[in-house]
Parts: sequence; C-alpha cells; structure tokens
Amino acid sequence: MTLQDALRSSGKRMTVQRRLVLDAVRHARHHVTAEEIAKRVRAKHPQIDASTVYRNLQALEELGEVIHTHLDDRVTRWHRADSHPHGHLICLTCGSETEVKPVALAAMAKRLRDEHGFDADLAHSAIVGICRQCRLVPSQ
Amino acid sequence: MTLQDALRSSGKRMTVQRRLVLDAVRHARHHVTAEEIAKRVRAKHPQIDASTVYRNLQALEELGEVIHTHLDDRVTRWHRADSHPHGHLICLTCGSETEVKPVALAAMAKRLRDEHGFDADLAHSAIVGICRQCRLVPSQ
DNA sequence: GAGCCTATCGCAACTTGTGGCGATAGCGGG
DNA sequence: CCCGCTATCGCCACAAGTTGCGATAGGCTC
Repeated sequence: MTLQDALRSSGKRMTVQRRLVLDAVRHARHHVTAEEIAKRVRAKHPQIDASTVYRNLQALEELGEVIHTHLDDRVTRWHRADSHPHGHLICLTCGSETEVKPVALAAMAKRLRDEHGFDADLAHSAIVGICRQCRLVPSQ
Repeated sequence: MTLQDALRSSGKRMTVQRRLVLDAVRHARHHVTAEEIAKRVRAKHPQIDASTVYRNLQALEELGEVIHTHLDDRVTRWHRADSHPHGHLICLTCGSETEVKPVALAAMAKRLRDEHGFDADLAHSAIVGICRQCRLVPSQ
C-alpha cells in the first residue's frame, strides 16, 4: 500500500506541514525527538506550531510511516517505519546504550507468545538494567 | 540497613512531607500515580506542593524505599520496594493489562545476561503488544 | 535547649506533550 | 476551474513533571 493509498483509505490529507514532518523523520539518522523534528521543520516553515508536529507524528504513525519508541524515561523518540527493528539496553549506572539484534528479541517474544499468547513488541521501550562493564567493575 | 541508617549514610533528612509521601506509597494497593499520592498527602497537609511530592518520590527511590514503573506511555507509577516484582503486558488493541510472573521475567533476563552480559530489570517498563484475545479475533 | 549548617520546602517559571476552538486549506465532485 | 465538506492548522490553555531560588526547618554539636 502506497502512502497515497493509505491517506485515501483513512480519509487523511497530505499537507505541507505533514510532508515536512515526514521528510524530517525520514532524513534523520535515528531516534529523533519531536523537538529535533520541529526544529528541522521550522527551518523551512518557521510558523509551524509544536502541536502540529505532535499531531502529524501521531497521524504518520497511524499511516504506518513512522514509529515511536522510549529510550529513556523522559523523551519520546521517532524513526522511520521501514528501518530495521532492534531493541535497546540502557545501563542505569553508566547510561550506555546497546542495540539488541532482532533475533534476540524474537527469542524473548516467542517465549511470551508460548506462555501468555501475547505478541510482544519488545522494541517499543528500552530495557533498563546494569551493563556487563558496570556489573564486573567491583567499585561503583 | 534500616531507613534511619539509609538516611544517615546518604545525608538525607526525614521531614514531615517525606514521611507522608512514604506512608502514602506504602499504604496504596499498587502502582499509584504521583497525583494520587499528592492527593492523599494533601488530605493531612494541604499546602504541600506537587514538586515536593516528586522530589520526595525520587529521594525515597534513592533510599530504596519505593520504585517507579511505566505501565503506559504517559504516567509514571510508584509502589513500595518490598512488594513482589512482576512484569506487565499491555495490549495495544484492547488496552488490557496482564501481570507476568517473576519466573517468566527471570527466564528472559537470563537470556539477556547470557548473550549480552546485561542484568535487565524487565519490570521497569511494561511490555506492549497484542494479547491472545485480540490476536485470535478475526475481525478487528 | 540554643546555634549552625545545609537539605528540603513552597512558589513560580519552564519543558514535553495534549486538547479545544475558530480559521484555513486539501481534495473529490460537478 | 469553482464549490463544499471537513481534516488540519495555529493559537491558547492545560497536564505531568522539572528546576531555580529565597525561606524554613532537620539534626548534629555544644
């Protein structure tokens, strides 16, 4: 299904603002915040309001174009939907961030499906804990 | 280590406000929001500010008395540290919330430890996905 | 029990994100 | 190409939570 089809079938419209938000997420490296997207969007169209950015991110997620994740407790981060899925391990001690391969997530997800019938999206929120380094270092 | 010892060794003090916040979390059933704690605290001491509640929850977490978790994308929830740990599965379709036994979390955590050396706290954030019911129902 | 040091308090401003409202502008039909 | 329906826009107010600041009050010493 193309973006045009998705728009039509959901009754949504393609506006200048929506186009700019989508492009900003698509051209970003990874995991951008709404604030960073707004900044980029305002470079071309300075009067665009923050609420417009938030509403468009939500609309684009419904259209299947972008996805949001939670890497830390504070800020929501966005990325394009067609990038490869992966999880994140965040260390509570040193703050380091490690990517987890989809295959490892799949194994965990399989367990939840087998035991609870639950089809989990383990990439949605980062997993917090203590990383190898910080576990092995004797003195904190 | 008693609460007194923890306070002393960290240079923290026990104030009327801190006592009330701690009691509110301890007497709550499960997973209370800061707002609910504030409401309870203000019943006895009406002029206590929201920021005082937030700062005390943070301080009490550092003292090991309370813990916060994220059940949905929006609101942080708090509970006493000595309650039994468990995870949460949240269905994105119907919104249902299922508790996961510690043993299931442990198995998943073991996998992360074996493969990444990462000691995960899988109870910190709820796991989102699609529950058994919603997966099996043909029409959305 | 008085005095000192400073953690904590209440207040107000700020941040991230949501929701209501009148005005604007996509987009499908004639 | 113009018209009308209504999704979306910009603006403003609000919700959840954080932060800076001067004032207050724990708790240790004497």
